Amino acid sequence: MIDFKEKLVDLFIEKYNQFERGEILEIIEIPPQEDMGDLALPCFKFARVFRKAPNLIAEEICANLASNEYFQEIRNMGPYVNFFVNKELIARSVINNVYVQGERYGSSTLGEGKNVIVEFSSPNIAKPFSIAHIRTTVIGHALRNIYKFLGFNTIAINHLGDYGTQFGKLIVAFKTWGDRETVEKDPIPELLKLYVKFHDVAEEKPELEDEAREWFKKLEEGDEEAYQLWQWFRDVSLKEFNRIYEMMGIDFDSYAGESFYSDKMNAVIELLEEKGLLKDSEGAKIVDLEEYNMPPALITKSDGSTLYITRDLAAAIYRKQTYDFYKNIYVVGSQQNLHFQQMFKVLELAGFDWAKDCIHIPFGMVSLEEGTMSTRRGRVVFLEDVLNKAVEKTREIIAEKNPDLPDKEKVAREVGIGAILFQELSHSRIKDYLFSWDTALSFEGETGPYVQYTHARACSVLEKAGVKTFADIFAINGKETTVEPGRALENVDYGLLLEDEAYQVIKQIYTFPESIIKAMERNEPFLITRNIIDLAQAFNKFYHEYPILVEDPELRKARLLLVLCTKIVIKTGLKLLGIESPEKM
RNA sequence: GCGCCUGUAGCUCAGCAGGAUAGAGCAACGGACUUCUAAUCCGUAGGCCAGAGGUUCGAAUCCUCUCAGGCGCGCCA
Repeated sequence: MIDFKEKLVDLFIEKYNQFERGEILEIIEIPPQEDMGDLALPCFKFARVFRKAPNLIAEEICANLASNEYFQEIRNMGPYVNFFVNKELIARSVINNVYVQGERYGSSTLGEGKNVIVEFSSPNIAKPFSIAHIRTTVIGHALRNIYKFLGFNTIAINHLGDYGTQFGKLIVAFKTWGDRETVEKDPIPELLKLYVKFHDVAEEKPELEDEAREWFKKLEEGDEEAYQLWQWFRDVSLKEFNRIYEMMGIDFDSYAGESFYSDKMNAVIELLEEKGLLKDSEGAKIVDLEEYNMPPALITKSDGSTLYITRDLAAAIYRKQTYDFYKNIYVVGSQQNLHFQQMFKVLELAGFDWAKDCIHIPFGMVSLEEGTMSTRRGRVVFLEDVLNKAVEKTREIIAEKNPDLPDKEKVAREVGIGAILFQELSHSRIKDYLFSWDTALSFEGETGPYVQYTHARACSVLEKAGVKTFADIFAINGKETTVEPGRALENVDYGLLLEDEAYQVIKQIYTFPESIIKAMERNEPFLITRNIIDLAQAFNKFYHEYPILVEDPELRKARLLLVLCTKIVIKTGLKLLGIESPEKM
């Protein structure tokens, strides 16, 4: 695709060769308003060099640059020189690229040969999968898709919370009050009840806590009874989780959770010992990080059992050995900022230069109107309920608006679940947010259903026109049905796509690939969400303003190309976010 | 107490390696369906960018302080 920024630099450097390409490229901006053109060169920075007011410099630069095939106009606007790209050319370039790449438009080979680990979701076994887990799950999944699309080899790891003292607690609770049959029937809620009961009773009888630690120790030492129970808790929980992942269309390459590293812990402790990093402190072993302005990292408890960070260290080392990652990404809430800082620092101190390739991607908390979520207090919103409610609401809307729709149930699921996922991916990660049913179930404006609706609308026009592919459209006013990339597009009149509304659609599609790269660089999927919302808005405006299925075959052809490109890009964008694009809704 | 994060329209948020008149959506109000899906589109209204200082030709954006909220800070994960 034509890079107009580069072309601008070419044009400028040709006259002003005393500047570096990079420094010019860096200052190019996008003007705040449409009537100011597509790119702008601010002249403030030149003031010192030319010893003149920016206004005058702009005037002079403008006079020295002549429009060419890439820029149809170059305008002096105060301290800025503004560039208007050749609309016909950009239309052609964009459409040609979508035509050649199809649903791979925006993809890249940037990451070829590089392994990227994305650790996400990682629920705790025997606890409900609540909306607190939705963020890591959805953001992580989108990131994995994005890296993959850019050519990286991705490894999606669900680092299950399937180990730790909590299982000691659960074993104690189950042995004291539990009943196998009841748990089998409705595993997670029943296990949750046991867990809650444990905490209630333990407030009066703190010796239960000791008992729990005792059982966890037994588990670590391979006690048969403890192991059997643990295995069973894990199996029934995983079965439930997988049902939810399936609803959301998410899968993993590995479910190696904390327990997976239980036999790799000693090696870590030995290693840290060897490097002289370990210190005894009140019976526990720590790595002192005072020098780095951090509290110490607790590696083993005074009873010798391991902790969270120990397992995470073991996991990181194992992953480096197994996958030789280029990046090891942890999609985990911002509450754990300190934990990851400590852990990465310990890796660095242990002499692993790849510690710098470990990246924590934090995100804000989800809370409920009635306060912070607390599984212990039973203050939870189950993710499955949220998804089901969204599907239910979609069913109602379909019954009202489109009762003759085929595949109603499938569409209801795609749209309902899409709405939830989309909402999750429409803000920057770091902000905390309040879960509200109203927002989650709102389907108008900047929402998933809006974007999906736009896609369905585009599909519907294409269907009415009787075209499916680019070749179908090229054939409209000519004989060619099979054509080579690049050539066929010559028989389209791009001058027919110059209206402002059409041009906005083209521009939006032009920026789609950049938005994917940015989303990867910043690990912010919402940048893609933003991009396709803007595309949908631009398209809907165009759609409203201009009829597509017009008599004039050349105009019809050009407009249909715009529709097809929009459809493809929206579909690709949604797919990256993990959302389906129904053709009718 | 110390550390990290957040504060932009009534609400939810963009914009923050400084740049032109601070943008969307929701909610409110008013318009547009015998013509390609009205889950749409158009318009009106809504702002001391938390506050105060500073740096700069220029600050929502950078620095300092203050205020408000969230999170974290040794035997949970």
